Amino acid sequence: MRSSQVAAEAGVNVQTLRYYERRGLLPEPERSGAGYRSYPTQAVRTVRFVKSAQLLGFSLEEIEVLLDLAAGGPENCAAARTLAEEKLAQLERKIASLTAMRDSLRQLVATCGRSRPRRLCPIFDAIETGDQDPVSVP
Amino acid sequence: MRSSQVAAEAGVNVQTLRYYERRGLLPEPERSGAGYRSYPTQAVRTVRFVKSAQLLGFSLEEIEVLLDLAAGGPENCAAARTLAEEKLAQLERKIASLTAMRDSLRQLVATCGRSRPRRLCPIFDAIETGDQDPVSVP
DNA sequence: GTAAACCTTGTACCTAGGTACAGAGTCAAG
DNA sequence: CTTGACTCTGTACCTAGGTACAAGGTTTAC
Repeated sequence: MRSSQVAAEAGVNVQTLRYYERRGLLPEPERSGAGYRSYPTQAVRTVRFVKSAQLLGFSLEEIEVLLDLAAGGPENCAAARTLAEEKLAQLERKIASLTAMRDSLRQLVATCGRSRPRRLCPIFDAIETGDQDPVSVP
Repeated sequence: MRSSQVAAEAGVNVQTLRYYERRGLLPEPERSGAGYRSYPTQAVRTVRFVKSAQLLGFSLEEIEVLLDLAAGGPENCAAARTLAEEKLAQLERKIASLTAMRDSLRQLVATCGRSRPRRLCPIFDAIETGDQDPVSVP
């Protein structure tokens, strides 16, 4: 596949592919005789995954790790397991926070017939993210 | 509370408070005689909430909406309900994607004793985020 | 009563993650 | 055999979300 095709199917623009390549998120693709990039179809999935993971609050640096894990992680099993477990814990924390936020919005939906000060939406109680990762917020 | 105290307790720096104030995320606080900002203790929770929500992939614009919902949302019940339900759906999608990612990492942990190409981590199947919100990725 | 440690404003700068442009080569269709 | 639609590289620019000055006023501690 050529770059514009991958870009179109993944919903990004061509420069983004080059950018991801530079960043190491996308492996350097084969080249045609004239030097044109020729991507495997998997590239589309990879790019889509990157975009989705961003929406979930992962930075490109973190996504690189996830992509690595997708390929089985480090050769060494213990290392792979440790890394996976770390990311797993991060995911659990995110899921817990989002779930708490969801429950709080459900309460709002259930009580929105009341006057505003009497509605319930304890969304501040959802802040137990405690995502104490090396990476801090943008 | 004075700005440096709020900033310290919320783990951000003072300029960030001013920035949030300009953006409308933080209500303009009272001022002392000399013009010093004097924050209610709630401000700390608000800032912490903003930071956590960012880690979960929400933009400041979206967080403004969430903060509004926390206060009960629009006066009109139907409007409050609609907005809450929209955000609720967005949360459900995020939770579903994260859950799928989590399950896939669990598989990796379970199979990481195998040689790398035989390990399982179908994390690409977790990309059903489809967060088709007005806001696209940064 | 003066130095240190705060606060104010305005404005300039920084990083992450792109996005656009210029100048040049390639290739399929007519 | 040229026109239009691609591709390449390098470099410059843009937006979101901060972060850091500078120049000045205030408060507290000694």
